Amino acid sequence: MKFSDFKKEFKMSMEDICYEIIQDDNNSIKVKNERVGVKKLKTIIETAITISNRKGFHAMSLRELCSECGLSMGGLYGYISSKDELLEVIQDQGRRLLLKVMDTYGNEKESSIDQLTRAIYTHIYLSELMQPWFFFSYMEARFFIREEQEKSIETELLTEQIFSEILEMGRLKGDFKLGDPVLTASAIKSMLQDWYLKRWKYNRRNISVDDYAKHVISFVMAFVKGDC
Amino acid sequence: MKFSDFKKEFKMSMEDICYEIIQDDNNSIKVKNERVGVKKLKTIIETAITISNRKGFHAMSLRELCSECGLSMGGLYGYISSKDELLEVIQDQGRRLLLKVMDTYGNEKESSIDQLTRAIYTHIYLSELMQPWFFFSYMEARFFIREEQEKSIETELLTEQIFSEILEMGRLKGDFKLGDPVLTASAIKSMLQDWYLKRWKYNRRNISVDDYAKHVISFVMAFVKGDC
DNA sequence: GTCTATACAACGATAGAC
DNA sequence: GTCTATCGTTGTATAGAC
Repeated sequence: MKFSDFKKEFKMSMEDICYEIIQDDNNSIKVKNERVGVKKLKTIIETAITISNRKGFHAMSLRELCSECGLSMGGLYGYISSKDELLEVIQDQGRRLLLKVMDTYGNEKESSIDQLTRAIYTHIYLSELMQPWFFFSYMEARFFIREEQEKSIETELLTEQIFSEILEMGRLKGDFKLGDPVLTASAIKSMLQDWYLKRWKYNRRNISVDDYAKHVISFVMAFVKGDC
Repeated sequence: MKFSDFKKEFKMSMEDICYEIIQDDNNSIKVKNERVGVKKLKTIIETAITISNRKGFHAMSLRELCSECGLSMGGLYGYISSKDELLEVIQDQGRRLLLKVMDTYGNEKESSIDQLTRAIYTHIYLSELMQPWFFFSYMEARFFIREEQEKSIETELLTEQIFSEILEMGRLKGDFKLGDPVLTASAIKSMLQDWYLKRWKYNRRNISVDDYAKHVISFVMAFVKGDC
């Protein structure tokens, strides 16, 4: 699996998701004209993530967001009913995209090693394409209201579970030798997260997404193939 | 090395550091009476870290900090001259403590494997004892002013360098088989960081600091001993 | 050294014109 | 659907009494 191939298959555009969100009646978006609404909502979400990742969601004022979006305060409130709802919309949009892609990738007929390799590649490639959202979601999670926080924890544990299931299955089939699948899945996850959390470090060192993926895989494989 | 032993040797109390800070003329602390000042400053720092870790440094109002410290706004400003300086004091205090302990632990006469093992234990044990500060420092770093941010990056890279030097030395001596020492050090660091960043997860699963340390070590050893 | 009272800026949110 | 103008609240910071 190459990143360039993955990128091509990653066709789910943000526009589609924004269209879904505008149609959805669970939020309080007043603007229903799709031609203008979808484009603006996309801008609002992307700009909000960019500013938040620089100075934090709480420190980002809505005035600043408006001026960077070319919108007035009143105009913004046609899309959201409060700053808290903006956060919900950001999370909702990212989660929808994430789950769609995760549904696509998965193949239970593969060998344990191939399954593990594919899962690692998929996660790293996905977090590369959605890096700003992954970063936002990780760093802002502790400020979420209870409901959003629980959704966030759920998503975190779901990802980890994918790995622990592959590891557990591999151990039962005798392909892997490892002690604790849950601790191992957790260790893998921490390495995957480093890729989207410490972007400055890897950029500075000119490490590509494929360099990183290969290293994580060789690291993990050494452990699951050995007998420790 | 056991955690209980480490804890006993970790005698450097926060009081000593607070005493140093109050004496230091680089900050603008007005209160110079040590009997009352040291105790209050310690409370301010600890409370500020606690609140910040819950809701973020920026979202913590000084009013809230004051009321939890049993201090008035005017009283607080005897210890700091601005909210930004409070952040500097928190960082300064943690870094002083960190560097003191890191100086103590280190033994160049050990074998490569023992050195690596000791470095991992030291880092995990240290982050266990200073968990609130480590968490604060990691999560708030992007909001720091330029100067503090550079200090923070420096400390991050210093820790990583300790590992990459041990790995490089081990490779030269033929003890370790690994490709890229820097990428490997980075992977190790991400696992170490998970311990103080995802405390809720490990608490929930009843994983002790020693369980975690042992698992990281077995993970790392499998990689450096193999030939990938 | 610590308090109360207050100044002043910036925030989120809304009303009403267009 | 978007604008300008404005409201009330909350934030950091300071002045002056004790």
